[in-house]
Amino acid sequence: MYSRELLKGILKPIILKLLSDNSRMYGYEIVQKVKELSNHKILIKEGSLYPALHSLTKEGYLQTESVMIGNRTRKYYKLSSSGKGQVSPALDELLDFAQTLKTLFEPKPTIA
Amino acid sequence: MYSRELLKGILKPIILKLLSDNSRMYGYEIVQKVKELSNHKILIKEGSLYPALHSLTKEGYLQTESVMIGNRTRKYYKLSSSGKGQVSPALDELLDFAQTLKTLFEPKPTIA
DNA sequence: TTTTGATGCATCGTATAATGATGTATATAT
DNA sequence: ATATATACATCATTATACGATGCATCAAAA
Repeated sequence: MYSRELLKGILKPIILKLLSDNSRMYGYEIVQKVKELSNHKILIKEGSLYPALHSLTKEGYLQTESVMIGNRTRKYYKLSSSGKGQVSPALDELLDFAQTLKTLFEPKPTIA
Repeated sequence: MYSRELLKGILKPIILKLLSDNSRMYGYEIVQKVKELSNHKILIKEGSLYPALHSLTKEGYLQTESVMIGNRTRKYYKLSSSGKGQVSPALDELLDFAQTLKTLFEPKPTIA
């Protein structure tokens, strides 16, 4: 797990990225997927995820559909058409940010 | 400039990194250096920097020395011995985080 | 058969840290 | 004169991830 504050600002982009690679996903699935993709280094908490999903939905980027699985409700999320437009800039920014971090924190080569 | 929240959690590590590569730096110099190293993408604000420097000093990671430059005071910061111990883990975490971000946001190869 | 753990959604108060606004002051270039 | 760069500082505001909590179903283990 990374220090708490590092994760600020990456949750919504992560959601958008996952939903751009998968036609639809539900909350619990997103948590598991991020855990898997990050080698258990990013563990999204429910208290973070659901507010973020609701917020993205309210902003119009996501659409939902509820499906009954047995006796349980499962709520799927997918990108709306406006959400699809948002994805690319958000992902570009994150990739750029990652590269900047790498550059900044690159070990300074010691002059042999 | 990156979206505001992205920068959370990277300021103190940036300071530690700069002070591990440079024996001593002052506040204004740090702002300029980060701007330069990040291609003007990370613009540290004074309202962020000085509290961070004070906090690191209070925590014992930094030591200060004030120098008069003409009629102006310049306050230099450098790593304390305990600060030097903090540097490596902090930088490792950031590099690892950057790599995780890259992996997560890597464009999914489209099957040709 | 009961109970634990995984699945699954949700809300809300708390904590944290970067920022904007503001203040003070010197030096330099226009 | 005036704007811009240099240089430090404080503090209220803001954004967002998290912890705690709650409810409910289902499978597997004890």
